[in-house]
Formats: sequence, structure tokens, C-alpha cells
Amino acid sequence: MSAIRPLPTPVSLADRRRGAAGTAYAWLRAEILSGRMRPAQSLSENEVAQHLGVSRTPVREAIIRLESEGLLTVRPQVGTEVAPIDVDAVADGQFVREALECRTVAMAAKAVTPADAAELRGMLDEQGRVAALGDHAAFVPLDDAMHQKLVAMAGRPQVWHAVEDVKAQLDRVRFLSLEDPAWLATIHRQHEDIVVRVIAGDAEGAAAAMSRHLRNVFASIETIAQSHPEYFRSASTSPEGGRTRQDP
Amino acid sequence: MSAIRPLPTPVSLADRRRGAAGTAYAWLRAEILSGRMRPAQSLSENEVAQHLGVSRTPVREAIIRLESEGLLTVRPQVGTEVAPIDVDAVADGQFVREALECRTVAMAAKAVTPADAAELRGMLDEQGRVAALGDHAAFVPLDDAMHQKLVAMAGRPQVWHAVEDVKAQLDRVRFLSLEDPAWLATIHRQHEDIVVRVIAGDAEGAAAAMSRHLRNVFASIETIAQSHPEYFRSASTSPEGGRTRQDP
DNA sequence: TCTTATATACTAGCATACAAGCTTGCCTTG
DNA sequence: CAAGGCAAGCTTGTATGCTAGTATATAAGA
Repeated sequence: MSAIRPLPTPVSLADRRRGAAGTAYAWLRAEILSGRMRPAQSLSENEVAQHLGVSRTPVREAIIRLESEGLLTVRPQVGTEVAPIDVDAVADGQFVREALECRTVAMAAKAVTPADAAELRGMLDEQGRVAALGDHAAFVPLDDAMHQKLVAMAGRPQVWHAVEDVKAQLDRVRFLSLEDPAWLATIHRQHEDIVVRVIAGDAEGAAAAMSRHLRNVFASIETIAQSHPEYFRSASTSPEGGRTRQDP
Repeated sequence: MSAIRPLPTPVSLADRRRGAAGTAYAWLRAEILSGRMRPAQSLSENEVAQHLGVSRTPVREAIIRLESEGLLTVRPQVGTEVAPIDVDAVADGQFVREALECRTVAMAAKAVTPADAAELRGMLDEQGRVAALGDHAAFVPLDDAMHQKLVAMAGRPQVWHAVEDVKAQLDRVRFLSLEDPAWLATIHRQHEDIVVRVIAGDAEGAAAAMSRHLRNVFASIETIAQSHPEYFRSASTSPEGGRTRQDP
């Protein structure tokens, strides 16, 4: 009776490079980022292991990695739960994205090649098509791919790793906010603003467009946070700012 | 006032919060960052477990976390080894630091309080004292503490997490380069440049000073890389790095 | 009824045993 | 002597039993 479903949800292929542990990691991560597992929801190694048809060990490995990413909170001898969305972490993640991507997009504008321009235009077209259909789930990876492409064009592909780390927190909110059909069209248009300036070699204009884009995204995040306060943790007073914290 | 001095080894105390696993993590990380364990040096879970007097399980947890930080490379069924220093990762880490810390230090200059100024001056004094003694090991945590303080003053304490992630790669090189006694004095003087401008509220000047400081540090890193080529990996010849790839 | 003590049912941390795969060196064979 | 194959010994991956600790429900007592 095996029926270990390989991948019911779309996850990065690089994540499931390893067997059971990679599968567990990818599955849990997708559950959390997609919002199917909600903040403060508790889970246990046994429970997940049974669900996936594996033992506790690979599940435990996945939990360790997800905890270090700030997506899970492990309380020894008590339980594991989906980490609440820390508004400070989200805001600071936004700050990091803006600081990094505005610089890289300016560099990309100075180093753009015709091949890059063609690829960017192709990406835009595909985004426009998906946006017209209102297919949010399909739009997200296209969005990521374009931002990553711009970072790579700047000659700093590894910087994307840093962006990815903070982006996880942002993505959790993004999935909560995927309801407005006009939203995709807005993002698409802003991407167009960026790409046009990059292709034109306008470094400052590209950076400004990227800044507007990211700040616009973040503004919507703040709106979401106010309409879903139960998923968030204010934590306005964190003197030492550790990632682990318990609250009665 | 109480100088923050609870760091005999360059590991964050928050890391060893947990028992055997935290101990293994802290020990391994210190070994790697200090250079006592050199790049490409192989190790095994059993070996480390015996050395620490624990079983493989907590050691394995530590290895998983260190691999996700890019400090170890695990090859299934073959072995685990200390990751070579990726020059691209170091350079991009430097880029991330500069992008983030130049922004935050400018914000810090706009938000500085008398208490902050006093604390910064105290930090500078202690750095000067340690630098005069040539105590490199003691200087490192003071250096980190000052940079972290500047980030916190900007009102973005969580940004330090992102800096820490990339800083690990930079620190490995830093420990290789701790030989020149005049080096500490140089860093101390550059810190002074930054602090003076922060306290004066000169945001642009502070950012420029930070940029000069970080670029100066990175220049020395490049020198080290050329004199220790055996520890480094040139990105072009790496079929599979520790993390993800770039091409879609 | 409310408080308190206690038993129970969970949790994660850790140790250990087993499985699968790669590397290496020896041994057989041409 | 050389080349190929085979087996032993390593490695990490996975499964499982045990331990210590916590939260909760239950029952006893004021």
C-alpha cells in the first residue's frame, strides 16, 4: 500500500534533491507558504511522518531546516507549530529586498544585452497572459523568475540567495492577498516599467521603478496584516530580537 | 554600561540554547569559521559524535544546519566536508553587506540619540584598547557588536539576521587574514570615521564611510584569496555548488 | 463550587540498529 | 604484467525504541 504521492504541490525541484527528507521539506514548506497550514497551527513529527508514510527522522530534518528559516517554531518537549507572521520580520524582509534589488537592477540596466532584453520581454508577455487569466498560482513563479533574472543580470547571482531567505516571510503574506484580480495586472504593469528602463540602460530610473514596485507590494501587505490580525505577531518590543520566543 | 563581553568563542550564545545538538552546532561552526577546520577537510558524523561524546543524531542536526548555511557540503553515501570558500559567495556577501549596512547606517545617523552616541563611543574605546593589544580574537566580537548596533539603531534589528547569513562566509576569510597587527588599528580608525558621522547626523557621510570601510575589508580579502588559493573554489569549475543554480 | 494534587497522554531529544550506496584495495583472470 | 571484478569497509539515509519533560484532564479535598 505505498502511495507516497510524490509532489501534489509545486515546489522547487532543487529542494527535493534528497529522498524522504527532501520530500518532507518541500511538502511542509509548500503547506506553510501557501497558507494551507496557518500560523500557530500545531503539528508533530509523528503526525507528519504518518501522513507522508515515512519515519520521524526525515521529517525531523525538514523541521530543523524550516525552523532555521523562521517558518516553524519548535518548543522542546511540547510541540512544533507554524510560526506566526512577524510583522517586523516582514517589514525588514521588504527592506532587504529593496536595498538589494534596487542596487542590482541599476547594475542590470548598465549591463543589459540584447539577449537579456529579449528574455525579459518574453517573461513580460507570459506574465501578461497569465495575469489576464487571473491565474495567481501560475503568476508567482513568473514573478520570482523575473526578479531573479534581474539579479543575475547584475552579475551577482548569489545575491538571490539572500533575497530568497527573506522572501519566504513575504510570500506567506502574498498568498493571503491573492484575491484581487486587478492586482496581477498592476504588478505586470510595474514590471513593465522596470524592464523598459533596464533595456533603455536607465539605471536610476530602473532603481526608482523597482523601489516603487516593492513599496507598492509592501503597502498591500500592510493592508492584509490589518485584515488578518490573527495570523500576525506584533512583537513591537523585541530588545534582543531572537527568532525564538514563547508566549503564553 | 556593561560592555557586552560574554563571548569567549566566536559563536552566538543563542545557538547553543539546546543541548547536545546546540553544542555540536556551536563547536563545529567555531571550528570552521576559525579555520581550525580547513576547507575541503573531510569529517564524518561518527567521528564528530565520538569526539563530543554524543550520538550521531545531534551531530547530524548540526551538520544539516551548517550545510544550509553553506559551511558544509554533504555528499550522500560518500562523506561530509568543510565547504571550500566560494569567491563568488564571498564577493556577493560583501555586496549584500554594503547594500544593507550603508542604508542602515544612514538611517542610524538620522535617528541617533545621546544614549546611542555614548554607547558607540564606549564601543570604540574598547576596540581601541583591544586593538592596541593586538588581540585579534577579542576584536572580532567587538567589531560585530558595533555593526549590529548600527543596524539596530536604524530600527531594523532583523536585518542583522540577513547580514549574519552572508557574514559567515566573510568571517572564514577574516580569520585567515588576522596576522597584520596594524590591521586592527586601521579598522578601528575606520569605525571611528563612521561613528563620528553617525553622531553628527551626517547620513550621507556615514554611508560613504561605511562603504569605504567595507570595501577596504574586501580588498584585503581578495589579497588573502590570492595567497591561499588552495582554500578557494573558483566558481567556473564547480558543477554543483552547495545551493541552488541560476539557469531556469 | 473552587482549588489542588495526580495520573495520563502527548511532545521532542537522543541513542541505536539497520539499510543502501560509493570508494578502495585486493584478488582473480586473461 | 595488466586489467577487470569482487568484496570489505567506509559513508550517509532511514527506522525505531527509549527518556525526560510538559500540558491537560481527572479526581480528590476544602
